[in-house]
Amino acid sequence: MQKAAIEKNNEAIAAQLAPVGRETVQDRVYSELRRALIGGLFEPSQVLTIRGLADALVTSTMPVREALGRLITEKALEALPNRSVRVPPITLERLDDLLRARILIEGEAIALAAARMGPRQIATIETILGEWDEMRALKHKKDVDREVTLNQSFHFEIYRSCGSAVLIPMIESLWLQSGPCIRVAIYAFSEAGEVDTAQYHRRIVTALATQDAQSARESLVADISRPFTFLRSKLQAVAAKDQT
Amino acid sequence: MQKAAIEKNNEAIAAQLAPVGRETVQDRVYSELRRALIGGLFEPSQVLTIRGLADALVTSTMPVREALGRLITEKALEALPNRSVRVPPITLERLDDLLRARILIEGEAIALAAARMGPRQIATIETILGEWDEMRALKHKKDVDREVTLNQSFHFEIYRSCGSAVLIPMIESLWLQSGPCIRVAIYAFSEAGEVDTAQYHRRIVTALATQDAQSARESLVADISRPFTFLRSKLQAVAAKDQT
DNA sequence: TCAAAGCAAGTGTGATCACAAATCAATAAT
DNA sequence: ATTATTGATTTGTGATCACACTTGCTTTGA
Repeated sequence: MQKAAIEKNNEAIAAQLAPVGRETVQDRVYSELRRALIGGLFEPSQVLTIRGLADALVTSTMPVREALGRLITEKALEALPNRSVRVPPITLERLDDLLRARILIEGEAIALAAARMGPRQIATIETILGEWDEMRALKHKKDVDREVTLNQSFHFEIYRSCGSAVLIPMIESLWLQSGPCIRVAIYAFSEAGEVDTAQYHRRIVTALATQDAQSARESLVADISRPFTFLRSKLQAVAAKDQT
Repeated sequence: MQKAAIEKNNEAIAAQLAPVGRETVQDRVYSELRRALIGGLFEPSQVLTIRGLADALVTSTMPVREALGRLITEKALEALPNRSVRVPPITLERLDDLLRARILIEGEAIALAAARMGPRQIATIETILGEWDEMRALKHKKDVDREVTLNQSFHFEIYRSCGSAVLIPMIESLWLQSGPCIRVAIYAFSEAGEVDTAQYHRRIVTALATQDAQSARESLVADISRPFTFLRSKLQAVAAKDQT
């Protein structure tokens, strides 16, 4: 009887430590790679090796190969005929393709969210906006990582309110695919006298606060289009120079 | 020297057998499971075991677990907290969610395709339509599998013409997710005096042939909405009966 | 000097094993 | 008769090994 009590107690403790289903190593590796991809820590065309990543993440090859396989099916990575895997290179077509898909799907998501966001959710994204302002206030060091993270939080806090369990994973896949490109654009922004992202986000917030789905969609499109069009012109310039 | 010649010959033979990158077992298992899922061979809420599938497909557990992982990230399968995996159950919300996403994305894809399909592509889908008619002509046996396959070929031949490498994988993911539901609907159709699917497809073809994107989109929406609304009413009836 | 053959290191893939957690069955206790 | 406990089977996960293929470099031959 006492043994049972102890076990029961252990169960309770375990439940607190891991509320639902202990996190597996594979999942840890997977989200680690996801973060790296969305954050643009890998550059386009970079090839990844299973054993290399396994060493870097201090595990065996097993969880890594499974995580890579999952990322490949999401098109976040690309399987070459050599059976090696790399992060997809940037091309003009792919850039336009990605932007069009993001406008379509994220636009729909925010339109849905506009009708469903309560004061609670509005407050949350305003908080994120506030953190952004703080960061900009002490701009002595350009914390690109934090910038990316806050931007991601802002957008996904909105998308979470759209109430669609189907659209959200698709948006995540799109971010995974455009992550490496975006990072390049952000660096380019820094050099080319960047426009304040916060003002775009503010327009989105006011649109959402007034439940104006149409305006929210347009503001969002303007926001996510910026780095794409920027990168696009840059790529075209490079292409033109190559041709001479 | 002769050894080299023999090797060269072997290479030539191998090249004919596998033009580019030998197909791996994992890929075979993956596409096998995909076909089964889209075809609705698994029923909603059914749980799948790695060793069970490995036995059924006559391989080790290795390729199966990798394929399952990939299908889980596509939301074609669901990972339970028990760490077991099942095909997602049907709910009213999920049904509406899936249909909305399919209308959004497949609608966009066909609108894009309308401007890009040449006589060659039109001829291809008309051929598929012809095969459908043949099948219906000798309707002595209801070949649901063939019906599903032809329907899939028809739609994806169109989507392939949209020219978007981003949208197509998303559509595949959506078909993967709605596959199990659709099969249920098709069976229900068979019992409830089915409407001819071919007439919906014919409207789509004429719209595409005249490059009428708007009409093509509307016809497509009508086509893919049918099984969903049918299943929806059926589910509601069941829910109402459960409540009494 | 240069090209081709050969070798060696590295890589992905599949199979197998070890282990922990979960599931189920049967037994025991109330 | 019903519930709780124990034990056995099954299952997912991670590690390791074996093998085939690729890649890059060295060495050999012209």
